[in-house]
Amino acid sequence: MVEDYPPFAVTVDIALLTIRAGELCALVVRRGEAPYRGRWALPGGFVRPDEDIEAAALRELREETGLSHGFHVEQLRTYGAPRRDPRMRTVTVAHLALAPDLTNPVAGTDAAEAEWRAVDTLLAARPGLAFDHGQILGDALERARAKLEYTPLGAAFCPEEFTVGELRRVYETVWGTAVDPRNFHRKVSKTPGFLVPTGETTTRDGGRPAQLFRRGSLEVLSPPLTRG
Amino acid sequence: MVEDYPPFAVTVDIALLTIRAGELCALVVRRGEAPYRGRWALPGGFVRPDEDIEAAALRELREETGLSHGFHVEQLRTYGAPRRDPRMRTVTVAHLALAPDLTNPVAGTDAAEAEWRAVDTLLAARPGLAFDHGQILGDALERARAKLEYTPLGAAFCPEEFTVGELRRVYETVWGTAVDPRNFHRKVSKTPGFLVPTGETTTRDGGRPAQLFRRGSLEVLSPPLTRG
DNA sequence: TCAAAAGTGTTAATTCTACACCCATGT
DNA sequence: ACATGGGTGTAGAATTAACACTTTTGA
Repeated sequence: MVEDYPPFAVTVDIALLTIRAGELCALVVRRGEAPYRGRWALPGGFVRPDEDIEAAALRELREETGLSHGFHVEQLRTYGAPRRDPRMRTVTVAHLALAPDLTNPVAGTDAAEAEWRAVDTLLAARPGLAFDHGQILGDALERARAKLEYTPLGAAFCPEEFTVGELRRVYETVWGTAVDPRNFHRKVSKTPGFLVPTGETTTRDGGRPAQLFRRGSLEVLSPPLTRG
Repeated sequence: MVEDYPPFAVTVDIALLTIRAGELCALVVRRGEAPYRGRWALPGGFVRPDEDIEAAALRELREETGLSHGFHVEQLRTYGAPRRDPRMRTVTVAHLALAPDLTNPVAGTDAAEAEWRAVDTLLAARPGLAFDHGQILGDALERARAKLEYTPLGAAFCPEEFTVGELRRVYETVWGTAVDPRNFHRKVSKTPGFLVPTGETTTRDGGRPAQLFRRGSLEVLSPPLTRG
């Protein structure tokens, strides 16, 4: 009875989001084979026989970006409709990953063509992403928007050192709304643990020099920000 | 290459929570076979070859409780550590389910011994639940507590018709804190869509007669309640 | 008449929102 | 000098938290 179970393929797929040129973008790869040949898909792949699921997600990220740290990764949801992959019964554990603008290092070791595309465009395009990846990307976007409201996760989109104004622009991009700079500044700077000051300042955004910060502990904390 | 993938077993496990006698309880089944023979485990089982994952979870619920409706069910998280089941590589899609006090109908069609046990006790017991079910139950508890704060999900623990006082006791039980009856009453009754009045009243809780309500739409809505 | 729970009113504290306003730089 | 974004102050609105008080029943 132990060996008598229906076999499934288990994969991980990753909705890796970043902000480039003021747009929320996702990393997608062009499929080289059927099914969905030529269509964009989220990066992902099989979980190996002795590999933890989270480790598989991190490995895929490393393979696609060439980088092994600096991401925030969390499990999003598992998708397993019987015919979501026409070749075989496949269950995919989708992950949400957030990263700063990685500009160059996108073409990783994987042979497939990989690109950053605006999330809006990907979700609106017909035909859309391969498999159920449009659904996954939509769910990832919803999760990211929600988590920015009650966790310091916006900082995951920022580089090592960043200003409060840069952080605010992240929120404005993800939510698609304007955020009051004065109130935002107060909110984040008085939330303990959200921002770690470096002591340095920069004028790269123009105007008066702004303090530079590093991310505090991402997980856990909760600064009630507001979308409207 | 298509057929050359590592095969996994895929299961669903369900943390079914309810409130009995003022205690938050979970449905557990006694394992009849190795591994973990004699230990408590969450109900669950294999996903069938042509079955959607959510359908598998609903089927398990039906098999364990004998009931096919009246639950709230949502996917919780997927657990797939390589050696979580010593027999084979198994990935389980855990679900959180909430139900009113089902008292009698617990011994479903399944042969296994099934019981309601206090969540506290299950989480504190040594040795604990079989497999990683202690972890799953802990995560389910955390999710349930969090969702009660910003969704009308507390009503999922209540019978068809209930009073505001009964609903409040649900919150107090799940959070383990006292909640001010006056403020709670205002909050839930002025949140549109949370409660649907039946027009009836009852005195079953003693004191002045209380209005009876039905659940409004569970999902979606958000009444900012408070735990402390 | 009393206890017990339902439900309403009120007030002070807190938090949010929308700005006015000053600061420190590059051009 | 001035445009630009950084950052602080503040007043009014909205929300929350705490609790006095009235209502309606069963015992």
